[in-house]
Amino acid sequence: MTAHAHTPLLPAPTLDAAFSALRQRGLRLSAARRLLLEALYAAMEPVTAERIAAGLDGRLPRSDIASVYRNLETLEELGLVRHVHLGHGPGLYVHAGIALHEYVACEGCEGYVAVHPHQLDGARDAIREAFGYEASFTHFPIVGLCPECQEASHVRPG
Amino acid sequence: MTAHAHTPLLPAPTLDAAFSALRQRGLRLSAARRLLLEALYAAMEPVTAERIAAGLDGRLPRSDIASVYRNLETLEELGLVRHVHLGHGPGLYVHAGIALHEYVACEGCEGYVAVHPHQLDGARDAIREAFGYEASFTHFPIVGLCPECQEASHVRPG
DNA sequence: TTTTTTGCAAAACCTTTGCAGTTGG
DNA sequence: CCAACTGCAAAGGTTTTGCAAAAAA
Repeated sequence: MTAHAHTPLLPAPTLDAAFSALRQRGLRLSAARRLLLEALYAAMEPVTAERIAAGLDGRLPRSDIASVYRNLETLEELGLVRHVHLGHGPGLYVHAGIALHEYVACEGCEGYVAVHPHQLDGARDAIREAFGYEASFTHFPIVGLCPECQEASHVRPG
Repeated sequence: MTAHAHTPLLPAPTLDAAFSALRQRGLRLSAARRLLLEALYAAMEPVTAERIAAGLDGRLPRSDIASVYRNLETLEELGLVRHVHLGHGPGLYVHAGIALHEYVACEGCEGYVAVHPHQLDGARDAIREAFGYEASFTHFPIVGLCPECQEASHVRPG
């Protein structure tokens, strides 16, 4: 890990803003870092470190998984990247640009939905009122069964 | 893993019921299994496989971690045991006796609350109405900040 | 040139699997 | 006795760490 303070910056909505954020901290804009950020900013969905290291289907030169994890950690400390755990598998990484998402994941299939936080405010309110907890579904999702998997479990009841 | 069908039985509220459930399946009530079940039924809280293998603070003879995981898996297939993932650490195991719990975990401290499912029905309703997902917090909890950690983050805002 | 970053190797952590020997019914 | 269970060792999957070589500023 790089030894830096980790006050998160404001979300950097554009790649250039992300690049400046790096430089402001005295961090270097290496090729690997630039490509990683470009790929994450272009990505439609959360991706594993493994897939990034493998080159994101040819969009990046492949690099070492340890470097990828180190870069993701550094970028996460800067507030440029987040990760989410959608079940038992490896963590999934997303850029922390303009739209913060929360997640609702299905335990039956590998499906999930990424939603705008206010769509979960009803659930959040219910939890706050019942327990005083302030729930957040950005890092660990709400887990349940999607409509399709509910159907499937009706056919063959569990 | 032992090669058995895994239709879960009804929850076994007592140790003896759990023991019978084992025998009905042609599984053996080995010393390790009996002690594991006794300890889980007596335990106040979810425990790691590691702690079980280490003897649950002297209440069990210590045994091999692989056997513990195999037994927990077997017992889980029978519906006698469950496990929950309260954060990044190892899974935590509980007996599946009379009271099914759901969990609300804090990301700030290691705290959590175990609650009766109907206490989360408000949140569940909100989620069902918004997304059609049927949420369950028995295996993966609701994650957020407990009241104390909210206070702490106000003092030193993040 | 100086400090950061990279790749490689190894380890750490949690969990599963293979196998030979032991135990329960 | 025979099938199930155990311990040990090893491996699998994910993530972290140490270190010397390479690259950025």
